[in-house]
Amino acid sequence: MARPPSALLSRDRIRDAALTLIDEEGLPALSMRRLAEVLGVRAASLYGHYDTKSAVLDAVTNLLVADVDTTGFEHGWRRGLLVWARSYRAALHAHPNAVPLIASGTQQRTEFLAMADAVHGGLLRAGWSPRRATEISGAVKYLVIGAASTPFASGFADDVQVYLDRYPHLTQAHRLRDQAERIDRDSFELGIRSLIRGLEPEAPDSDKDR
Amino acid sequence: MARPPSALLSRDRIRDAALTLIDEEGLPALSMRRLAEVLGVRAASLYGHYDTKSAVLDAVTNLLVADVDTTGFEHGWRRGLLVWARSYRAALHAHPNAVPLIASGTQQRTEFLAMADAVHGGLLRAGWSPRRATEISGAVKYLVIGAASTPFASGFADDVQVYLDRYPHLTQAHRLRDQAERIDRDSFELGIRSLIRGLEPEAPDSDKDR
DNA sequence: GGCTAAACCTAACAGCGTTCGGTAAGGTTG
DNA sequence: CAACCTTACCGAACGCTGTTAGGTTTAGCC
Repeated sequence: MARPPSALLSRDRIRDAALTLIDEEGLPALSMRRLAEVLGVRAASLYGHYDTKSAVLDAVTNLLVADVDTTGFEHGWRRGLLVWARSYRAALHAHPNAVPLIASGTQQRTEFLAMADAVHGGLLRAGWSPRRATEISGAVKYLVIGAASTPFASGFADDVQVYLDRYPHLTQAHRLRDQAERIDRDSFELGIRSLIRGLEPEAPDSDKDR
Repeated sequence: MARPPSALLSRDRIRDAALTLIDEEGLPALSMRRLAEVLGVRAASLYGHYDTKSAVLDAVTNLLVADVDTTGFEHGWRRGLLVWARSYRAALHAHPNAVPLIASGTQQRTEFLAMADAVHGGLLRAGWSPRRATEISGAVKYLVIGAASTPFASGFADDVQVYLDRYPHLTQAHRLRDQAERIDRDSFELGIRSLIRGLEPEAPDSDKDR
């Protein structure tokens, strides 16, 4: 094939196809050849739009965090952190196969910086010191990344027997799977709420919201 | 070469060399051929000791978490969680290049289960309900994994300019690097302490320690 | 109508995980 | 001490990977 009547590829089209492929077949399935295939094209053609595979992955990660909600700080730092953490986790949770991309942190900075600045600014406005603001946003980020990286099914306690011991009423493995989603969310919710509650004693004086 | 006078390889030797290689050259540098090379051997020989590369990585991850300290629960759940979280994070922090192995959770269960059971048991003995115990250990695990996965240098806020804005007194990038380690630890410490403090209001009645 | 540049192509490189079949030495048995 | 079987390593190959160099055809512009 030579130059087609209308372009088959665009940066957005490639990026979207990459995310779909990751969602449907997993991160290891994303090769430049496979990606080209779903786009009806050969691998070499992709390099006209992205320099490297890594650049494609950067675009995907930026897409993922693009619509994380940092507007909650208008209603105080507690609500701000809660809304941010929940929407951040939800964004990652919606694409579990892509989470390692965010966790490994090789992404380009643009969208991440926008998010970081919004959070940091929100904490400063609430009266937290710059240093504390950095630590708080760091700690919350840790919780989100951790929750998205190692859901219930993997990591510790994914062995059915352990759960049979813990939840004697759940005797069927498939029902365990059903519960897994809820346990994951409950663990995260407990974490974020406890963390915010634990910050209370040193909350800025000027802070009267909630 | 044929069969050598004394065996060049053993499961432990391979596993240890793999960890060293990961530490020194990074996770992507670990290929079966490269691993064989540092062991003075050819790649095919490794398959006599491990079925797959993935099995080698499993052995490495189990090694990492083998000496995580879960004995703190003898002094109550607060100290138990704190000691566990700190030593877990320290274990991962000592091998940052290997962290994705733990975070991605494809490891074999043995050592992880031992750790999980110790923590869960500690929380139960302190009077927490089984369900709450699962959520608490989950939340703390999230924090540890997140802290180990995305240290200061990567993820959000690794752009020097942002830090110049935040810390006007730190005008040299290399000093920023020096501070990074401390900021990481402080963020984690704030997170784990706030989380534990936030659990206080619903702590079991029978609980009088600390 | 001719020219340039865009958009896609084929072919190839080195390196990857893994397997097959070979080879020689170690350890055991008679 | 000799025969044997098993162990431990090796060479070569398979199909895959990211990436590059160098074509080829057509779209869009002067």
